Amino acid sequence: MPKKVRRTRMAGRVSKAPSIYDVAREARVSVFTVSAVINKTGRVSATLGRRVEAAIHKLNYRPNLLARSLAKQQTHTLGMVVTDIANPFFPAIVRAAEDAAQKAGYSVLLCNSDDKQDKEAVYLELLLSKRVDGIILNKTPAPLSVAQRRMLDEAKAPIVLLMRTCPGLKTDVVQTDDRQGAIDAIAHLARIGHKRIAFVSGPLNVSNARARRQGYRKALEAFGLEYDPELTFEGDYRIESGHRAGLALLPHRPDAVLVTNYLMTVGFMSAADEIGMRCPEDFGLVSFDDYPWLGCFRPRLTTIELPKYELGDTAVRLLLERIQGKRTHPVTVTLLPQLRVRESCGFMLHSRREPVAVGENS
Amino acid sequence: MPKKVRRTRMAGRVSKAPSIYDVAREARVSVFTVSAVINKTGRVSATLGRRVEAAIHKLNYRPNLLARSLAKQQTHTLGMVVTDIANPFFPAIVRAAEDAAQKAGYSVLLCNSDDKQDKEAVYLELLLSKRVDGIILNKTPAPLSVAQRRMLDEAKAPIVLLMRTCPGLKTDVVQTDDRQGAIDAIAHLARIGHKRIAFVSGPLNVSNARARRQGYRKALEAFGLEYDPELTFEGDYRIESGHRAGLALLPHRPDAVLVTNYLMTVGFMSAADEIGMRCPEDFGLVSFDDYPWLGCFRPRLTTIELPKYELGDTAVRLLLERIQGKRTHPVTVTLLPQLRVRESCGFMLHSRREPVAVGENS
DNA sequence: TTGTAGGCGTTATCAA
DNA sequence: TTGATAACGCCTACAA
Repeated sequence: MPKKVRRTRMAGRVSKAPSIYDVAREARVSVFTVSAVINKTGRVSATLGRRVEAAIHKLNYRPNLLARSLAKQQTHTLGMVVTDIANPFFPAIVRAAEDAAQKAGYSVLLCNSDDKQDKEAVYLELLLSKRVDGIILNKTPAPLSVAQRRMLDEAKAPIVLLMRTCPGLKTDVVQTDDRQGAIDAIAHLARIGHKRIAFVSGPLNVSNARARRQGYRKALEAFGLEYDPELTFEGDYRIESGHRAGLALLPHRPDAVLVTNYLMTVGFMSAADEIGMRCPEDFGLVSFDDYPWLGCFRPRLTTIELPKYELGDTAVRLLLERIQGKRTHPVTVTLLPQLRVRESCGFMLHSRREPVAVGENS
Repeated sequence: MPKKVRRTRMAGRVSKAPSIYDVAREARVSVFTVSAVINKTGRVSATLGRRVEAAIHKLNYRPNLLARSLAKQQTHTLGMVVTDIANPFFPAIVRAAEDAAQKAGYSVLLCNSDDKQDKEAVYLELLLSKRVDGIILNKTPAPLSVAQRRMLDEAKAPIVLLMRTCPGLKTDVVQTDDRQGAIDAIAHLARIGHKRIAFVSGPLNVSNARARRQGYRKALEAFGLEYDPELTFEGDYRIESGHRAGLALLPHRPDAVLVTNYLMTVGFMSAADEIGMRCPEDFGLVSFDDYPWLGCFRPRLTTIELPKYELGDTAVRLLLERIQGKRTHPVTVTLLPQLRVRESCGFMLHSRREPVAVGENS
């Protein structure tokens, strides 16, 4: 005698999406067989296989990945928290991450923390509640609370830190060699004859901002140039702070300046405009970040390019290694930046001195 | 006599995330009570309420949104398919969409179709399998296959088309008034004295590219200017095609040109560089899209700005209206572009004639 | 090879 | 107000 019928669903009413049971009934097989066919797991006879395929096609069946995720305890979804996708630094990284994820059968849930601690906290919690398999985190400078630490520990979701390390978070890290990037920039400026080199840093509670400043100091020293605090400005990686930096630094008449990201460079240049100083005639400038659209506007920026696509790609690679259990020990990947010499540094004006390695010109 | 124990899970072993049953046991109540407390639905006595809260806190319980989604038949997740997040046009839109979604308690699953029909198809299918509650679609020019049409019909997930309409897809649309934008651009160029005005369009199988071309033709006519096919070039919205456009059009010595997106403008300008023609001295230029970083590089572009943030925001608003059943009739929102006069159009050089409305200068 | 039935972690419907 | 208990749709031992 038949057991209690599992579902009472009125066939044909309000047409809900067909389930694996509907397919099984249509093909006159069990759900196991259907599942086996779909996942190509276990041997299924050719006859039943065909019947199942036919039923799937007839009903236009599409597996409910929600249910599958619940059953298998994995969502094939990655969380990605960046400070702001509208900052032109991130789109290429996100694109790369999404590409890599997609290739491996994963999706990306995108979140913007706006560099705010509370938004970041909310998003991390949300991602864990959604049971993402892993998280790529461009961390806010705020340290983790104990509650957060506990949360991340208990959830088994691995984390990869992107561009910013976090004291006390022992996880994988993908970053660029920011210290070296700054050194390359200053070395270039020094070699073409600049002496008084100003510096616009990012917020110094962010690891990469500190690294860039270290490189600046180190390179000054190496070239026997004096460090002058008045030629230094701490910004926050946004346009407006670059503008303030320009207003603050340019009156001191530096020979050149290293601005450590693109948005601040934009602000810096507009400040120069207002003051009536021109680049590279009145001051040389090297910026961080490079973009394909910079080549055809003046002044053409000399930049320290950070390998954005590779950053996103690597982040996903590391995350998947962890998720798939191929590696258990945390690893730090540090990618090399690349000096691209154009005109803003004053190369064309000043350097009749010694040859300098010139990066590929975009 | 107690029925079969529901779970045999060894407490404390391999610590899986606690479930609502664990909380119920800890608080010595039923799962219903826990659920009621969590969702603030149904009256729960203060005593039990406190017990539950305590248990939740003690176990550090976090609801599994996967399971909730499965039970409630809604994921609180939106799919967003754009052609390429690395195209600077999209980040602000995505940012806006994510902001709006987050505010309403929704997350965003981001996909890049790369403007390829097959990737788009795969993503749409994936999103439906993941049971997203709705989809924002920046559609590939390819028409929907019958299978796709059927798929989208059967899934009840509403769709909002972004910037590109699709013949036969009767859904909500958010777009800009591209025809008017082109008209404004040409009108401006004509008023300051340009006669031979060239035009670089996007791919004409894309609706907004056609609209921009219509505006171009219409405005030429309105100003009594001759339409010369030799001054027209069909690009694909990418840098390289803008470059080809420049090489093709500039030798015909147009007075000015309207390039219908930013990336093509970049290519166009570099072609001008190579040819040795300067903007705005040798030709005036108006571009579509504006960016905060354009103000401080030369030449400063005169642009038709498209309200990117509002596009993303509106897309989510329309989608949520549909999801929440507040509206059942498809609606089209057309946002107004805005002319921003700077220098690339040649305004400063040519116009001693009549006053022109000047847009806010970024 | 195929089927049965229990579990994944919620919500929701009934009774009690 | 609470508590059992059946969905939700899938996977997967374990049986047959």
